Amino acid sequence: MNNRLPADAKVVDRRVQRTREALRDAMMALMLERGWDAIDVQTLCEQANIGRSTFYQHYANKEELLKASFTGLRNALMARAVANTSMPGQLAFVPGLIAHVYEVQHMFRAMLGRRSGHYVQDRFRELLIEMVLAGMPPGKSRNWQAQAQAHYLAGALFELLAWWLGNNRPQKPKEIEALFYQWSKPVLTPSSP
Amino acid sequence: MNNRLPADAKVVDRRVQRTREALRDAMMALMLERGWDAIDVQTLCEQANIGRSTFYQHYANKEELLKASFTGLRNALMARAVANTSMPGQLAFVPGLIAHVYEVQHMFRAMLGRRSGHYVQDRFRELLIEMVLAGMPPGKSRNWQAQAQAHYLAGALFELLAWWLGNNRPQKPKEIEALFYQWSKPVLTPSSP
DNA sequence: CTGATAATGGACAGCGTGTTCAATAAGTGA
DNA sequence: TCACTTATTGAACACGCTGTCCATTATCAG
Repeated sequence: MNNRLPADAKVVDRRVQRTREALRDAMMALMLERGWDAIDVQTLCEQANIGRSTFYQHYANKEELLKASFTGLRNALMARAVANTSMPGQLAFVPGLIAHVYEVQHMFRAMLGRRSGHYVQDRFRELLIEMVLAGMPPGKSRNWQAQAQAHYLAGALFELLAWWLGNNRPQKPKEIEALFYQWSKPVLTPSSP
Repeated sequence: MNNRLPADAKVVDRRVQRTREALRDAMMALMLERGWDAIDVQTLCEQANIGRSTFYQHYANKEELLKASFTGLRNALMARAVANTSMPGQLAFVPGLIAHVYEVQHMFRAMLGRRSGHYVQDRFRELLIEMVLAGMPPGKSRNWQAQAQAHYLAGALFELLAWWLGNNRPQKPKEIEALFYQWSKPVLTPSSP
């Protein structure tokens, strides 16, 4: 129904743009207000001031709506990562990620918090694993140890971030970054101790 | 409806015992077969060969049923932990946990796998955080760094275990344990590098 | 202006939930 | 064994959310 071929620079109908934008905004607002789980399509449409049947003309369910929004996050993180020159023993995306999380912490609090839906958390976790793997030395990422390390690091980072946002922690982004690098030293340094 | 005062050593009706046992077994079986999310009370009762209204006489919902079963896991892990003398720079519960996970891996695969429900995963994660905190030096566990460390470690351990069980990894429990301790050295050693 | 396309709201069937109730079955204690 | 107490049962019910369909109306693009 919606072909987005790069060559096909078809202009999207303004009504479609408005509808989708309204839905995204509504999702964000409701996510902050009550968390992902408590959102249903009904109230989503009320908040967006849009007919319920219209919703289903664009997305099969609320998960699809979220998936579309997640692409934006992904791109933002990638952009920050390439702008940063990765030092040895560090991951290029981490500073940008932590800073970004800090900047829009109200958003991430809703995403990572206890009340949030796990669909959201899983997608974020997957994103972390993927980025950790991408940040590793190219040859290394094949073997199973690298896979294990990626999961270890992603899990640790996720939980650390979730804790950080949990109860209005006073720590600055740089502090969290330093902690993460310090604790993850054995995994991130190429040679064994 | 169900007072379990320690002093009140009331004998439980056999029918109640049978019903609850059947429900637990059914839950386990369905969890292995299709994962937590896909379980609904209807099929749960069919599997247990029990009337649906009977279910609600014992548990308010399927989460409550799971909660009851989780107490067993907790006790098993605690028992293994106290039996182990914790070395400095290690956590008493980790060897027992990993061994236990390995022994009943079919169960944990259902609990930690992608198809599993997040309610289950969250409870397990909470359990890990709790045990890590309990395994720390008593005075230390107050400050915020200890809290952060507990979350870091629990997240890392959870994801490592989930990865391990993910695709029939050939690693032995001792290998995983060694990896975890090696990678977590900066967090677990009392003094800074 | 005009043809094309999106939005709308109401109706619909489907499915799972949690409750209630009277009838039945099974445990318990003597 | 008997009487009494308690659990189980299945059916029925209201509820809420889902995803689909359709005819009507509003809005767009050229």
